[in-house]
Amino acid sequence: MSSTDRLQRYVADECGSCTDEDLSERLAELEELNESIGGSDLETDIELLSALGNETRYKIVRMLHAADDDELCVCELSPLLDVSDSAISHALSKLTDAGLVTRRKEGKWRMYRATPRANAVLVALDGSRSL
Amino acid sequence: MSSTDRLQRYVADECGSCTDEDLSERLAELEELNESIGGSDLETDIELLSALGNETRYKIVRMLHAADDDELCVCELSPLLDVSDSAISHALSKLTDAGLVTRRKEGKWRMYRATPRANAVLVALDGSRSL
DNA sequence: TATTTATCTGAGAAATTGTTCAATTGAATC
DNA sequence: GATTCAATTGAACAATTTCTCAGATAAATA
Repeated sequence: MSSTDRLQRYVADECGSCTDEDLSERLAELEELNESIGGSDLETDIELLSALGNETRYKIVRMLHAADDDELCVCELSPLLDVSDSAISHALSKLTDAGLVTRRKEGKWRMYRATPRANAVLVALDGSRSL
Repeated sequence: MSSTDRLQRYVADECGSCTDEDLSERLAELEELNESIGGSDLETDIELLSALGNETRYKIVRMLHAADDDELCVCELSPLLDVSDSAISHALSKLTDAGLVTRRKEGKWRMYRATPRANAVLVALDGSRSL
């Protein structure tokens, strides 16, 4: 019993009685859905989402977002996170890769800032909470 | 060397020469940032983000989103995902817990639909890609 | 130049996650 | 009622993630 067999039974079920033409039309529709998946930057989005979907990293981005368009230094993030500096550094590195924060050197300090995309996603999360 | 020691050196550095008052004001500001983190539903958001931050689950939500306000049956998702039905079921369960999809029974089929919140997050991702 | 300071990097241990397999549930049909 | 079918659940296992520790780097200062 292949996976498309079940699909065919479902389409027949839904349709009552329908022609082979109806059926292949429905299958074509689903194929379109499938293409719409590949269309959006799948890997980039997943990297972003899984980067944000972790307590340490989420908190960091929240703080940078709350700092509006200001940057924060690692030493400012550290006291508010109960993990080691090393963990923070790993977290910031992953967030940078994911396009959620940017880094700037300032003497011996490193300044981080949330990207426009990070801000947009957090705003969307906040705005959709009551939906 | 405590974590706040470093912060104090940083604030002093940034400030040039500044009073103890300036310093404790800055520390209070950071404390505010910290509270803004707890304010937003931290756990809920992280659950949502980490649920979406996985290829199988992301694809499912993308398909449901692309189906506009229509529901899809598990048997329609299955042919487009190269994991077992069991994996799909586990994925749908996690997505439901995270508030990204809803479920409805229709005879022996189960219909799934993306929630408004899921749609909002995907729209934000799409809209912010070019920022 | 040697030392201190802030942050990063890599390795490894522990925890979590994602998948499959086997068995189960509940609805429809024989 | 027995069987078939769609989907779910739980257990087990592999893969991945997340953290810490130890050491490295690079800038500032003594």
